[in-house]
Amino acid sequence: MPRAAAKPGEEGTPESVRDRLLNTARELFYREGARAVGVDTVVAQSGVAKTSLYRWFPSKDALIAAVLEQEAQDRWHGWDRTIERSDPAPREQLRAELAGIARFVSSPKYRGCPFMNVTAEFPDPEHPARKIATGVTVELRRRVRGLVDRMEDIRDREELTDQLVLLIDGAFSAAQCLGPDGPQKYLLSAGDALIEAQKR
Amino acid sequence: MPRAAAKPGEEGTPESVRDRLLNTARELFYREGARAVGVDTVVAQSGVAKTSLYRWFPSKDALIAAVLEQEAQDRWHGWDRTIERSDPAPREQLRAELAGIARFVSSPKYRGCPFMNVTAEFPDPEHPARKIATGVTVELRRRVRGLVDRMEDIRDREELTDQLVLLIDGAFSAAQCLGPDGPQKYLLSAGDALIEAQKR
DNA sequence: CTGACAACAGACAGGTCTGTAGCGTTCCTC
DNA sequence: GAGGAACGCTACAGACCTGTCTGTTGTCAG
Repeated sequence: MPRAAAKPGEEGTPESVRDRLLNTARELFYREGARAVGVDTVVAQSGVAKTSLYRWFPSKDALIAAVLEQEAQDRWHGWDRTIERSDPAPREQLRAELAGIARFVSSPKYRGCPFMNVTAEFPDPEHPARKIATGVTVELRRRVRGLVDRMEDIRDREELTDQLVLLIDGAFSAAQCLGPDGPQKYLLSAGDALIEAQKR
Repeated sequence: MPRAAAKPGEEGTPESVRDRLLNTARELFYREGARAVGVDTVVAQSGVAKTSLYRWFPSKDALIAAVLEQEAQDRWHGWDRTIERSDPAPREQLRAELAGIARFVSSPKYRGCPFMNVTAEFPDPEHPARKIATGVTVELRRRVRGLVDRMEDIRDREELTDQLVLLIDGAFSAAQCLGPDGPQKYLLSAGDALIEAQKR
């Protein structure tokens, strides 16, 4: 009989096996789709026993959610770094984010936004991974709004926010089909035009 | 042994069973995802024998592709109708399309763009359904470009086209997560702003 | 040394999925 | 009324998928 699993949340527990699973799953789920990849494949690619997977994650769905959680952390970490490195003016920070997103989705390995992909793969809004994906979408809107709020002389801040969100989500999704030469080339210029149009 | 299937392309063949399969599959695939729905479910919901499914479609993948093909026809049919009903000026036609898309994605039954969903579900670009989805994306860009080409005094037509495509794809994808109150509310105003900014 | 724990390997139970086969029925056409 | 096409029903093969169980090995604390 397998011993009781160590609580994965605890401090000081070795993380190597769990991390290997998480990283392998992340790569596989992203490249081939979470639904298309079986746990056996994750286990084999990780070089880990299946019992270990189920010690660290109660189910495959939980593993998918954990992967997405990691993905979310990375996205916001990247966002924050972009903010830190850029000019403190909110408009410049927004421009830096747009430029970063355009570069990100133009990578040849880009296979779509992980959160949108999960949303397409799991229609049930109660799926744990879906909740994380929705959270990221809401948080993106909130962060754009935060930048817009700090700009001066904007006529309608809600409108500008949503217009920019349209552009950003468009870049994330269009790049998957149209590749590195997709419309994301003009993400930054479009953002500039929208901001300019909202100046009073 | 089942008899040789009647060629589905031929004129005059009865279409009721095939259509029932196609319509049921379309609804199910859209609502729950093509990958999540098994052929048994399609067959049961259609009130049709499984043998009939495989008489009309050589495989499930072919059924998915046929569903998407139908979806594509409907999309372009709607596009054309919008054009016909609107003012002949290209800018007004474009505005009518944007308004139509915003309304379309705000429906409570909206579950994302079928083509984007399939793209997320089937990473393999060689999948027959994927090819249709990619075709629709390319065709959308082509049609927007066609309208932009007919407008006057546009500085950079390629740039404006791609900027508008970003907005449109953003509306299609953002509405899935954010619902009827999503940023698509401002799709039309954003389009206007981008066009205005490209006027020389 | 011993007990607790993490990890390994591999088998397997139980379900689902795609696609095929067999056989009988209906319906249309000649 | 005879033949053939389309259809329905049921069963099934074979693959795959999730999750569990058995049993073994290595490690470290007390």
